[in-house]
Amino acid sequence: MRRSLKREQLLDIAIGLFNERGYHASGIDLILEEAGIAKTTLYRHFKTKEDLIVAVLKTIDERSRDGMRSFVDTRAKKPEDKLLATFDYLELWFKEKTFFGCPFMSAAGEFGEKGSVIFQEAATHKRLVQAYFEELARAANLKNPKDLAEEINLLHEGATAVAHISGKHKAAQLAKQTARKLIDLSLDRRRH
Amino acid sequence: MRRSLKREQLLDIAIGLFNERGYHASGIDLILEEAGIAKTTLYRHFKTKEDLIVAVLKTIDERSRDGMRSFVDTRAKKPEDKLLATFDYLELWFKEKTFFGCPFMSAAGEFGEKGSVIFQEAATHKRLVQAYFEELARAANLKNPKDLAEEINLLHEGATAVAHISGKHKAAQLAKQTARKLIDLSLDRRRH
DNA sequence: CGCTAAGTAGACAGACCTGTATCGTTTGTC
DNA sequence: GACAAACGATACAGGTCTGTCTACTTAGCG
Repeated sequence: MRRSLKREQLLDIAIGLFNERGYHASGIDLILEEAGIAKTTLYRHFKTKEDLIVAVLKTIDERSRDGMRSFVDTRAKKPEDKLLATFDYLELWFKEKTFFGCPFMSAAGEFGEKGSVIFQEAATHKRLVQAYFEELARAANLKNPKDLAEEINLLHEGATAVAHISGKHKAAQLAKQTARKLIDLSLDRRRH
Repeated sequence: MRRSLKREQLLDIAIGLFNERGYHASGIDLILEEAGIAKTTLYRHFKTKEDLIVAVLKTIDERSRDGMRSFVDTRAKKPEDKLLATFDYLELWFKEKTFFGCPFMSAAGEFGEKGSVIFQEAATHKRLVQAYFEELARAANLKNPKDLAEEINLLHEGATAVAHISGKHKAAQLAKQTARKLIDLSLDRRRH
């Protein structure tokens, strides 16, 4: 038997339910029923529900960052264009029927108190995304790559929030246009 | 006996707990214990927990929008400066010990499925804030006030998310500087 | 004083939650 | 074909959740 087939199924279902209904509101029993998997199996793979949530977040982190990277690489060649292409990736995400806002922000909202493992996991993801923007900004040879990366990050987070709560997937293109202005400003400054 | 003293106490405690621990994770019994109020009293004022949550969101909506308006009005006179001053208000919020991200985004994350009353309440708040930015942008006599207002909104949401998950209250000032650039661009365009 | 509305206290129902334990079945691998 | 690991089905413990009910007390007001 292959090592972790059921584990993957479990993660896929859990990802969907957590996103759609939230973490507390998605009970273990519901997840098991949807996945068609026995409770024993779940608790062999994950020690607690918290464990499962952390695994879910790690999975989403890998998938989304890898997904963005490969999308951006095929879509654009110049680093500036890659920075802009990240917003097209956002737009694709917003248009999915399974989009219910950023799962990491939702997790942070539900487990934000104690410095919980879950919150830390979400914070780690955001740090890695920020680092990716910075990497692209540096490759674009702009004057203040870190500042620009933080601005880009602000636009990403803002667009995601707006798309979630207002249902406007245009938020992605609005953010993209705004990012273009900021990148142009960074280019201008570099020439002086 | 004054009409709704206990009701106000209940709302204050509920606001604090919902923000810090989330909506599902804050049980009715806990709220009652913290508030030192009997269960009968709560259920006289609010039909269900959902009702209480909606009342909490309405209260936060009023307080935060009124608070921002008066802060901005005393801090700045010119409409452009008022737009920028909204970010100083954000910074103040981020620095509070009771800041755990945007309560409306958290609510949207936990009750985002069915077009629930709670989600609608959150969406309404965001619409009103957006309208306020638009009002300021129009007063500033810029070329595309609505577009600028949406950009400002993007920066607000982005800064709030970043401040929550990364703990950086500097996100407010970063967003402010970015907003200044965008406002300057709108001014430039108007002169042509 | 006496009426009425609001609040207190606490038991309780019924549902749901996480996690464990038991026992039988399937399935991959040597 | 045999063995071990993984899986299924299900019952169950113990806790927590929302919401109701009953009985008693307080406070404001004409």
